[in-house]
Amino acid sequence: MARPRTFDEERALDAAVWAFWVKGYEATSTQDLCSATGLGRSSIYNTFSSKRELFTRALARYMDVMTAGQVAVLEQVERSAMERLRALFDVVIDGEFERRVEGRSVGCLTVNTTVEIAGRDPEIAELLARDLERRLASFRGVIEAGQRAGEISTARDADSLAPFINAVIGGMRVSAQGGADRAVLESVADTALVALSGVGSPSRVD
Amino acid sequence: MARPRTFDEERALDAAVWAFWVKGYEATSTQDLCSATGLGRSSIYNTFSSKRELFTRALARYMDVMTAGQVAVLEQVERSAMERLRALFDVVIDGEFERRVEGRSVGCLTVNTTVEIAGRDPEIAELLARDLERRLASFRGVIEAGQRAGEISTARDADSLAPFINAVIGGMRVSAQGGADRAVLESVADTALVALSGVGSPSRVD
DNA sequence: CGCGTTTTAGATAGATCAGTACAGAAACCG
DNA sequence: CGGTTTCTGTACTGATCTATCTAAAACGCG
Repeated sequence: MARPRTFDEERALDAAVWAFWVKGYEATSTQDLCSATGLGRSSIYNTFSSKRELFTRALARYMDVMTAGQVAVLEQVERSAMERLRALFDVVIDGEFERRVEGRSVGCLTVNTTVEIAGRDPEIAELLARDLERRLASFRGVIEAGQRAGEISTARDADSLAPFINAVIGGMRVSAQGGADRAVLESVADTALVALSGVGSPSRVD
Repeated sequence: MARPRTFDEERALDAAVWAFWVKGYEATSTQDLCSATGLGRSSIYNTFSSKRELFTRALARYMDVMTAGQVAVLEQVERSAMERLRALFDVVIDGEFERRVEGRSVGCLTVNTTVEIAGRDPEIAELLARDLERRLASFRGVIEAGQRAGEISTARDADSLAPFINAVIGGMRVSAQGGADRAVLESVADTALVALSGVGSPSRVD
């Protein structure tokens, strides 16, 4: 029983998430993390052990929050499957245009981490894989519902279509980081939905 | 006049491309570049001025080679537009499974660079943007040909569909880095082609 | 065979990196 | 209010980073 912390661990973690999100793992120094969180080095190392450990906690927190948000959108049973998928894409697109630094999207920490370090760090790759599976399961659920309701083509099963949705979202995030504007991303989303419905005309309502 | 170089500049550049491709810009040290190229520090700095300069030259070379390869596939006029697009996807997928380190794809240097540094380096972002425009132009050409031939839906114009193809390819590369197997990537490609044709059934011939 | 020029190798510079040591401040309990 | 424990700011460590400096080596040419 002694002196309590003067900072909130979750707030510090959120600040670290943002720092890693914007600059990536390698380019973010421990000094950057001190500045971002407002903590001293001692507090950071006392609380999070190492830069890598802090990163894995930040990544885990990011994935929890973001994936939970996406899953929540996909579980709005009062909407049709197609509406839910469109809502998912809208959430993704809105995110890309809300979270920008110097006029450019910071993308998605999951995608950024997959690209930057999944290939060299099996433990982080495993964290990413678990999150991916969670998202794919959610995608599959909506797709199956859409197929039962006749909204989504049954030419391909949900196991095949879920990775397609995931790939399109990842591609949209990379495109946003590359400078794509909103109309382009919306068009990509529309086209992807066409592929799912299996009919030749998009159905976005403006 | 004076002492000639004992190394080939392009070979050194290719080695640097691979080093940056595998580890990314930040994580690749100048020592890594010396090891990869077989050159001493003096030779590298004498020839390429700085790490960043070497990176921009490596990236430019990568983009030249890769984009030229993709454009060549898309300009095989003896094949139909859909066949050319399928061939493009096949080239992408084959690449993801040919270029691996420790069982994982190294992805695409263009995508990796967009994610890692486009947001913080306008000059590199500009290089990437120019390469993107070159690829999009090639995509548009094939799409328009496909639309004239009745293979590709005219519900959306080529300006809209080209970024879709780009996004799907980017998403496939990220998926590959995340551990997706070949069947998954082929399925994603098939589904994307369905979206272009605007009909409900894929046409892969095994 | 030197002379001028360029490349090369290796040592070095100075900054920055992740991480630690330590001392004192702050808060709780009795 | 004293003892104890935890926290926190600062100084520091050794490694590594990018980049440069120095001097020897290697070539073409007169």
